[in-house]
Amino acid sequence: MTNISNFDLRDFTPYLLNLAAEASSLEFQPHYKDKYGMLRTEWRVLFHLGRYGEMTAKDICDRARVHKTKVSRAVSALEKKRFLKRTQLESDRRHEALTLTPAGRTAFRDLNRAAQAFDQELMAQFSDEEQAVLRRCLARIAGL
Amino acid sequence: MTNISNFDLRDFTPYLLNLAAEASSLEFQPHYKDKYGMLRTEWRVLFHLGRYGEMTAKDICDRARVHKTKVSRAVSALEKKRFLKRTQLESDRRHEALTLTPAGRTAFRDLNRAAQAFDQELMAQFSDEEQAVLRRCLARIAGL
DNA sequence: TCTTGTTAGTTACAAAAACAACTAATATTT
DNA sequence: AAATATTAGTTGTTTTTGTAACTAACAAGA
Repeated sequence: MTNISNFDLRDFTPYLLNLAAEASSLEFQPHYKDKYGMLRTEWRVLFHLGRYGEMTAKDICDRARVHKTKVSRAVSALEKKRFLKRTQLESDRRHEALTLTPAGRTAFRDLNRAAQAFDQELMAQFSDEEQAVLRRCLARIAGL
Repeated sequence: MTNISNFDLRDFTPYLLNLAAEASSLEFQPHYKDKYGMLRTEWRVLFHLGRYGEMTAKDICDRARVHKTKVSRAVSALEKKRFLKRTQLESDRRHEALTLTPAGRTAFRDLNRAAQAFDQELMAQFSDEEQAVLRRCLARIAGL
């Protein structure tokens, strides 16, 4: 009558994914939070501008899969920290082009390096094949 | 001078993990949210009580890796919905034993079934070996 | 016994996220 | 051209989370 099956939360992939995501995010967080006072969305926005150069907020929303209100607030925060500047576009004054300042580029280079190193160390515990499988499965589940 | 490397956010495992976790969680969410008005933590607490029987809040914190304040609020919410009841323990009055009500057990059975089905369908797109690798990697990253 | 320390759980307040309503600029339709 | 619809982005309000301080019960040492 107790109806206890053998299915455990640890067998539930979304749960496992959340644990792994939280654990790894928390471990990397100090790099952008403690050192630059950034939130995760700010770091993602900074990353996109550093990686791809000038973009609009909308471009970032689409590429980074972040909601526009979060991007809007992240852009304001990064602007206040003088990591980026906005320029209204002549062609369509609804858009504004976002570009990193020298300080923003420096922060990007630093964080980009840290992220690559972090990822390498995280993945070092797995074989090349395991890494490939992991990435492929995650991308698939994420709908990429 | 533009210093653009080839490292993409999609190559950054924590980012990928977050996307996958968000996507899969969002897809399952309607089961507990729309149908029972539960939050994710509530569903996790309910799951533990349904799966393992009587437990204290502390037990759930440890097993589910959820902070005690979140568990505390989830327990209150589940109590208000009449899905569980508390009983102060004679042996140590700091503890309270949590048990599901009949309604709680019914909800658990339903959600447990849904979760298993959801997981099966999610994993069906991968081979047995891929599934094994994925689970192993995630568990490792999550520190389980 | 009387501190002092530890543990379980709650509560209050601050930070962040989610959601909806809004403005301003441009496109489209009539 | 006037009305309507879209689009980019912001702002305001409500939920939810995170953090820290708190209470109550028990434990242990002086």
